[in-house]
Amino acid sequence: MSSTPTPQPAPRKRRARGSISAAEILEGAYELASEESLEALSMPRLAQRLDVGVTSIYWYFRSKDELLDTLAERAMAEFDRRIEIPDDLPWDEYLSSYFRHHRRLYREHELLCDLIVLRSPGTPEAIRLAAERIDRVLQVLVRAGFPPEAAMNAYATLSVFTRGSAALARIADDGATVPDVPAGPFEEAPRLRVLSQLDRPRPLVMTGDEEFEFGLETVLRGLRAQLRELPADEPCVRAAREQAAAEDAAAAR
Amino acid sequence: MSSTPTPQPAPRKRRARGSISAAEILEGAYELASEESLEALSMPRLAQRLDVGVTSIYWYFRSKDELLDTLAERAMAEFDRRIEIPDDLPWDEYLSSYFRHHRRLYREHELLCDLIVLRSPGTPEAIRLAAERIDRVLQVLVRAGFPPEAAMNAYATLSVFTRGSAALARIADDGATVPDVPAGPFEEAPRLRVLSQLDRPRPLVMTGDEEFEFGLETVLRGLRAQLRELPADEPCVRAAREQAAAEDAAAAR
DNA sequence: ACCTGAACACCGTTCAAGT
DNA sequence: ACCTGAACACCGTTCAAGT
Repeated sequence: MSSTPTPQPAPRKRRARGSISAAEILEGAYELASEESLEALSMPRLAQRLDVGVTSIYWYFRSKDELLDTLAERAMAEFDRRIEIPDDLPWDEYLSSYFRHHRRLYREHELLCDLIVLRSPGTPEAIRLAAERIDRVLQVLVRAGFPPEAAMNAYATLSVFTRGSAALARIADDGATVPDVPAGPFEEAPRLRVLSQLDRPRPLVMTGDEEFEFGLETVLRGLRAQLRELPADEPCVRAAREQAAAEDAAAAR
Repeated sequence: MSSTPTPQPAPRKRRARGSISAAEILEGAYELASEESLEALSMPRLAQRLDVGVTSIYWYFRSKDELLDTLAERAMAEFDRRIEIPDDLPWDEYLSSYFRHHRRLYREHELLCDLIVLRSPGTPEAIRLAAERIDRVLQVLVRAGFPPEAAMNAYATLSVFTRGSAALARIADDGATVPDVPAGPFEEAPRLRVLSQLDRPRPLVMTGDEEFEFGLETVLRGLRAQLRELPADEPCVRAAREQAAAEDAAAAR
């Protein structure tokens, strides 16, 4: 009966010296987070999964935050890999395709959203990746005639809208039930004159597909108007028009 | 020397029966959070501040989440109190004034932002407040000629943009330093053709004032275009035009 | 009916070892 | 150089009392 002196949770055996690596930890962390959630990723649970002492992780990453930063960098690279927009679209179709893709990715891969949108970009490498991706889009806009500042503002508008939509959606479904704006006529709140006329109740977060499409189209409409109104002696505008003329000439030949 | 048998952290005296109230707890929580931050608000620290046993709080609120929901309701009411937009502005100026106010409030009162934007609305009362506020704006849009669905989508676009901007800004300054997109010509990344031409480096979060103003104006531009294009036999459009004609006639008299 | 401390199961992180 | 458990200071929450 009393032959086994250690009925404790099994005192794990010591691992060999080179038996863990930063890459392995990262891999395990990413898997754990994508199987469950980023919230469920804790140092003890990660250690358990890797069959390693908790403190061993701290030899490779100074803190959990550093680990998450590196994880976010990974996510950023995967994100980049998945976003491939044909380069020859007109600027407005290019933009809507680009940001629609963003949104789809964020909705389908909650982990990517949590790492990229819900955390500020940490490592220099992640920043570099983001900057290069953004610049590629800006080049399309500049080629279409937008001055650099306007192109940057246009990108910012759609980026904040898209990331905002994704972030608010994530925050909302942490709180399980999305409350609806009450629709239809009812007595308790007779003041909802317009909301009660809607064809269907709208979740208060307002991050649905219809809202996103409407917003995207509205911003593009506004950008088209702005592009038309640019003075013709803007260097970018001139360059873009000369470019277009040259292409027309080439096509005519 | 050994006369005091309890050098412990002072075993607080038992409080009288009616000596705490839900309101008092809420007040203390709000103060603690606004003096430090929502993150700093923990049940033990709150109890300490109120000079109450930690567990006593649980008699009034089933959980911390429930307490935060009630706190958010409070924040919502204060938010409403502070937003007062003159009702007689043209619809587009009304909208820009309304959402500019929102943004200002969120930036100045980080606690309000954390409670309202970074948490989904919890209590029915908070939802009611939000719905009534939204409906008032929708009425302005409908009066201007937007059909209810379009008015709702217009609101959603600007709301997501504004809340998104505030939320992303909050998330970013949790991570202390906002990294800049490198600007100016430099060798390591010769591919940043447009970003390097900007007059100044832009933080990657893109939640600055200039970006917000640009986005707001762009959306309004898009909405104006959409309003112009509405078919003249839309009931809302007809109603709005008849209304305008009546006002003109009244003014002419 | 209201207030309480002790205790539980979790965190992230540090320290002082072991090999 | 790498891996480790014990320990610390925090959480939110529950339980079994006290008055």
